Amino acid sequence: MPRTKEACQQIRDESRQHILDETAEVFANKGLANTKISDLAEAAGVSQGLLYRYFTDKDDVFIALLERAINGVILIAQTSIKKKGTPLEKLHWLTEQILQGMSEEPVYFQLFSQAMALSGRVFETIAKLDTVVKILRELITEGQNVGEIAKRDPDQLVILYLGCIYGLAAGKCFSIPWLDEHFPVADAVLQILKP
Amino acid sequence: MPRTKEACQQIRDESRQHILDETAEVFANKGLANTKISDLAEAAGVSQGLLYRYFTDKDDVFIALLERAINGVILIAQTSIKKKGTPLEKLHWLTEQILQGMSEEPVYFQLFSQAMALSGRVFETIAKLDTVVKILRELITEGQNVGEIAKRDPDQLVILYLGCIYGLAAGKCFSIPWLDEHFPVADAVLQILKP
Amino acid sequence: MPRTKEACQQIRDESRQHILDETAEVFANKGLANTKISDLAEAAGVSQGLLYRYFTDKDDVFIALLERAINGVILIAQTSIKKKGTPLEKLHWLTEQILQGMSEEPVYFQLFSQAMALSGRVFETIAKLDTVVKILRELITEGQNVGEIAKRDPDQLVILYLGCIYGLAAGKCFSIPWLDEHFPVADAVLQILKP
Amino acid sequence: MPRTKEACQQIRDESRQHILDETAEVFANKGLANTKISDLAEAAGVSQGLLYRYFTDKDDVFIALLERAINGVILIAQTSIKKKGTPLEKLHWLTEQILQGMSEEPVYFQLFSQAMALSGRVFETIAKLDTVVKILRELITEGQNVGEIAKRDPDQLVILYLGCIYGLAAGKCFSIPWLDEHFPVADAVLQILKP
DNA sequence: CATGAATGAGACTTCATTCAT
DNA sequence: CATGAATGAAGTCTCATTCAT
Repeated sequence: MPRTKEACQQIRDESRQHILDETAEVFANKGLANTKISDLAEAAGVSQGLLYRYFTDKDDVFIALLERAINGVILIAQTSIKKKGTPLEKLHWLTEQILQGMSEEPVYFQLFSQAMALSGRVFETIAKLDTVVKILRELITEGQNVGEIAKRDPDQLVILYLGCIYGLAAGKCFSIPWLDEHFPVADAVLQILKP
Repeated sequence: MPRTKEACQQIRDESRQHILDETAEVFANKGLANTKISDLAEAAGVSQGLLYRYFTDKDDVFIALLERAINGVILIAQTSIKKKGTPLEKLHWLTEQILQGMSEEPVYFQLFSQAMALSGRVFETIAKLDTVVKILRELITEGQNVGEIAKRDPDQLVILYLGCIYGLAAGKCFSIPWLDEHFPVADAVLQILKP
Repeated sequence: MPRTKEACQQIRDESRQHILDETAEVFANKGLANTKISDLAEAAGVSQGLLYRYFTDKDDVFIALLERAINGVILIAQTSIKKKGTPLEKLHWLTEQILQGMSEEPVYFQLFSQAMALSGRVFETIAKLDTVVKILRELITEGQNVGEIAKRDPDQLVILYLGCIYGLAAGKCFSIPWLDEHFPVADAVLQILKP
Repeated sequence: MPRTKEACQQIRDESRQHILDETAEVFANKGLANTKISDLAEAAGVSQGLLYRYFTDKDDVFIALLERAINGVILIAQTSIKKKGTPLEKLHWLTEQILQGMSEEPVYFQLFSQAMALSGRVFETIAKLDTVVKILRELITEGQNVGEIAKRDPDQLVILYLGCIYGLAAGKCFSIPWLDEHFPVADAVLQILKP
């Protein structure tokens, strides 16, 4: 007797998630270009052929992973604005979460640094970060209104903030010995926004 | 009369430099992995075979380019400490030079973002940035002594500063429409070091 | 009460016939080589796995279909000789039947044109057309005896006749716009045999 | 010292022609679908990689070959109308040439029978046969005017004639033992056009 | 020194076939 | 009997690298 439709779908969903789970680290370690389909298959413990039932190609796996990472950041940003406190306090919480994520699960943050190796579809994917940009710009503007944040062009501050975060994440990719023990804390990063 | 050894060597050097000149932009645009030897040869206006007389392989070209970029930054750093003024003023000049370089010749800064796609030789190459790290650490410590700079762990500040710079350079790789007109100025970046 | 052996066998036969029914058009449209097992399964509305209970592989389905087509032609040929009239009249009826079949159900005739893409088993399959060849040769010889048909080598006439029929069937595979409205009638084809 | 541009181009041209020369028979024997790139490379005595410098893929090789075959037929047709004699005599010469070609170099004629296995580009390729169709229609019409050819729809006669030719060519693909010794002559084929 | 035709290893991708459910 | 997820062999294709000229 054949499986039910639902059982099938569940198997498919689980397989897909499983592949993504096991695959993220490979990309983070070897880089997008140096990762072979066979590496992914091996890491996920499935045949190469099966990968193609779930993803159209290598980039497709990577993008799915990138979206996971982006969704994580979006979630943090959206949660931050619901927190109690001043805009700067919200930004502080946001920054802490991100830095903590970088330490505890650097893999997903490292994916961002590989993104530019994507051929063309990158842009539409990272475009999703717009949500985060908007939230940051809003928090910064509010912070400026209450005098917590420097009265500079808010967009410039957003760029500076995100550039800083991105650069720190990228640092995790080059295994620099003394990096971890001197890794910046939220307070230090937020200095960038201070008046 | 045959060419002298020196003349020969000079021709070689010029050819090599020429290849590097024409090649940087290709890497910056297409990325290390998506650049083919044939792309490089075409851009440099030479045959594929000839490339191999000057470089051992694709990575070798890239690394030579990366070293150029690194040497540029080292030069700026070394010059900065000879400038007159307080440590913070020196850092200001340094930062201005770098931001200006990013705007005027972003290509070389974009190469940094591709570096992690290198298989293994990266580390020894970026290790050369140690010189810059040392200079930064020194300027920061001096700045702290005269009270211009926050009394934090100097290494943390170095990481923060370099992360920020790296992140801004990387931003240039994703062609984000509103990036250029809101690109941070030196003052804003240096805020990160303020007490 | 369990099903009887016969009932079981009947269900099997019906399933098999059903698969063949739904499958012929796929082969005719996409060609033997460009048709995937999954195409066949989908067209028949069954799972891929089930196909293997009824056929050993893709070629097996195709050959079964080809035999259907061949049996159809054989039946027409055998019926023709029982018709009343002169040999040429019988050939006329035969030809009419075939041309009509080509128009009404071109699919099966198109299969012939794909047959040569089969690896090796083709020959034993098309060998079954021998029956038709024999009947044609006989009718032609008889026709020659009564002076209705040209006194040429009968085998040459058989080849010519079958080549003509085959070529017309093949024409249906390339969807040529003006083909259908100028498609030859039996009289025109039979001209080939006239004295 | 490098080769001159012309020498290079000549090498390229010769290589391409050489590959086509050696490759036709493989396609004719094994069929389009059953021919592997490695078969082609081996037959031509070149590496697989080199094939891709001259052709985009397997179909591209096949199409180039098909065009050769088509050009051959077009040439015969164009030559025929310049011959002296009545329209039917011209058609006789044309038919003789084709039948002779089928016997002496069946390979190219067999390619036609494989053409339908092409995915989509077939149509534009065989569309080139239009030239031949036009010439045939003209000769037939002229023949009708002088009473040499049956007063039927000329297009129907063209279809019949080409179908017949195609069918005979296809027959060469199935190695039928008694085919060659009973192969039709031009007179027999032209019977189809007789009044 | 300079060229680009030629190679071949190694990646990618497809799909007939099997098998646990 | 029926399913479709999973496999893996076999083919396609790319591109760094070599080499005759």
